[in-house]
Amino acid sequence: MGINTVFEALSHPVRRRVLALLKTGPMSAGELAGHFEISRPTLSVHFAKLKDAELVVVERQGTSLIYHLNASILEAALAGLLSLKDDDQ
Amino acid sequence: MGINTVFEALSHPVRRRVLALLKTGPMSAGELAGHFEISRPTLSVHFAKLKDAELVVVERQGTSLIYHLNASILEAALAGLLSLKDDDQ
DNA sequence: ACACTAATTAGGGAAACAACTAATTAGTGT
DNA sequence: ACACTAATTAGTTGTTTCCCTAATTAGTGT
Repeated sequence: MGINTVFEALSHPVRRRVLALLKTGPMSAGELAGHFEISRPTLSVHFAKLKDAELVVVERQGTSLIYHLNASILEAALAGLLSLKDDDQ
Repeated sequence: MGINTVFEALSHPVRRRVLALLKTGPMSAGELAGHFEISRPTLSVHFAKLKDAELVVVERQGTSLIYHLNASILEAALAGLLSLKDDDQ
């Protein structure tokens, strides 16, 4: 959905922390929720933004939804940031 | 002012474009404004957010304000993003 | 002091964000 | 079909963002 959506998704600390948790491996929504104080519905909306930015991918496993980090989009953001520096050009 | 402020500043496309313009070298507010369609006051508020995040540094030169990219904060953001990947740990 | 240019701050309005509780959807098991 | 668990969507509220125009501050030159 574009790099704008990705940077927008990265702008909230809770969402960055979700990504940090997922870097150790896939995790269900409930398992993720255990690491936060905020309500599950609020978290669910954060998940939706990460999914919208394709920073995460979801897979259903029985009644649970398992979230996976999508490293390639994270790399796209990294590349975007890097291009703001004087490395190339 | 913290990494949150930095990511928040990076979340708007205009502000990222300002940084991209500054990577080639320092530029005055007016010179920067020449590259955008939006009003100068609006741009000025964008500049203030970049300054608040310390992504840019300002220096007065006569009646002009010259904006410089602050690469070290950009690198901090880069490091923050990198830490969301599985590189280390 | 006055005019001129450069840029910011102030004020206001529409839209988006983030949080909550309540209601709904999806899947499993009896 | 019913109950139970997992998670999301709907609806509401208060806050923040972003844009504009108008007014103000800062510096230079006459």
